[in-house]
Amino acid sequence: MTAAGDNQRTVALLWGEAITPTRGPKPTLSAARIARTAIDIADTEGLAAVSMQRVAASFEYTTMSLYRYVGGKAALVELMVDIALESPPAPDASADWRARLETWAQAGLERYRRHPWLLGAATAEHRVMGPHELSWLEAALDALSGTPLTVPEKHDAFLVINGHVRNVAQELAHSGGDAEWNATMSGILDRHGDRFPTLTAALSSGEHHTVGADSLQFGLACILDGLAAQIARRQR
Amino acid sequence: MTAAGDNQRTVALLWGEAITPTRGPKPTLSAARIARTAIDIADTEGLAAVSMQRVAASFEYTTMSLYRYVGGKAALVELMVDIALESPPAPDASADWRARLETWAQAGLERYRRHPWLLGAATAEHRVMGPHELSWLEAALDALSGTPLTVPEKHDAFLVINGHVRNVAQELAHSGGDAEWNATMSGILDRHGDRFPTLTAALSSGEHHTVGADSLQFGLACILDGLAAQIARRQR
DNA sequence: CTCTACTGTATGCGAGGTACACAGTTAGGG
DNA sequence: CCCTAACTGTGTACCTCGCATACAGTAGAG
Repeated sequence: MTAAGDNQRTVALLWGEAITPTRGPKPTLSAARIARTAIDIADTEGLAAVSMQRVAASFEYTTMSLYRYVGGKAALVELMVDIALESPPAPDASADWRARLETWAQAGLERYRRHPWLLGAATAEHRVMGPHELSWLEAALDALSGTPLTVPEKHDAFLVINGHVRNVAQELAHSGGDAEWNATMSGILDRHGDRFPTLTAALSSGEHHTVGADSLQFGLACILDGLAAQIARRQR
Repeated sequence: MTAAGDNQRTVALLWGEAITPTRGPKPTLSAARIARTAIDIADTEGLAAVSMQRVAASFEYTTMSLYRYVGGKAALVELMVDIALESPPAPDASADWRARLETWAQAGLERYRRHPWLLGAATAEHRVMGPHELSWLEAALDALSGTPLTVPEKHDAFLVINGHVRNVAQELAHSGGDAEWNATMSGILDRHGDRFPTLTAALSSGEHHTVGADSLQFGLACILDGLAAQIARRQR
């Protein structure tokens, strides 16, 4: 299968290991430029609007010319992800693990808000991680380096926090303005509410659930409290 | 836009509100049968393998015949999701909230493991929720009904736990057997490990991070500990 | 018996990803 | 100095997919 070769080429691109040829015409484009243009499109029109033809048209180039640089659509998306994740939160050695993880989570949420398509792009398979994506992992592990947690536990902690950030971002991406969805769902609950007593009671309680910045805080506080308990248990 | 009409029709399908015609030939297929076949395909070959033509071919039917039943691909996927979520965890009123949430999370994880494509299908947009999906939410809220948390907090708690389950499922779906990925990533760390000191140290520590059932437990314990702390604070 | 609503089919369009062959361009080797 | 190999961008073509539309066959209602 050609997947191995493709993977090889994608890894080389992501990690800057590609060999630059000397002969022939100078390339006028670059993988990074293509990816950045694709990111612009995805930011404003969504990931679905990113097609080879669309990106090529932004340069007034032919569709096929892109294949000289990025190998395929999958590779392009992986590049987009890694470039969108550049400049991860800088480790601040003076803060304790909790504060560092909080800023980490906040930075992650902001990144997801700036590039909502990241949520859909990272979903697919076990992607090869690029340098920037790895840096985020590195930063999270580094924040926990002073704690007595084991390596797998640190990894698990990263998993939990990252998952929470992703989830809040997903919720934020859809909240607000979706009046039609609200109407549809409340119509459904009007007709079938008897099957969901707790839910109906919750919705009619008047305390509406507005997704906002505090959505991150509540869950994050839970997770970090639990983590602190683990750490305290370990230190005894 | 036709989106409203489509939505209407999808809602009717999901919630069994469709009117069944009396005249004309009896339908030989049904939306549910089509969705179940699509689920079988997605279970074994992934969501990407589910196309109208592929599903229709399973019945030895024409592609277009499916449109008599499901309205479109998006509607089919929504049906698939809701059917895959049928029989949510039964509420056990005798257990306390923590035990109930633990079984809820466990059941969710098993569901995601049986239908890994659920992870990719639920990602897209703010989908209309079907009866089964709503039942999962109902069950989670019901588990928390005895606690002094506010309605938004219960909702947030659901969000955190659900996100964690999804994340663990995602990790599990890709772990193991992916020897090529492992080789690729360790090759990368061999060449660029100096940029990721904490990560390299973690990997060379010998404590390998094997994703398993305990991955759910660690994070879940953190979250539930934090939730318990919130509840205790509220009860004082 | 006929009309009408309904089912399944046949055909075709447009969009998207990509393989392939080709023309134009440039650096290094003889 | 030029020629050849390597490389870039292009044109064409093919496949798959979602879906619109028009059509033929079928069966209940009156």
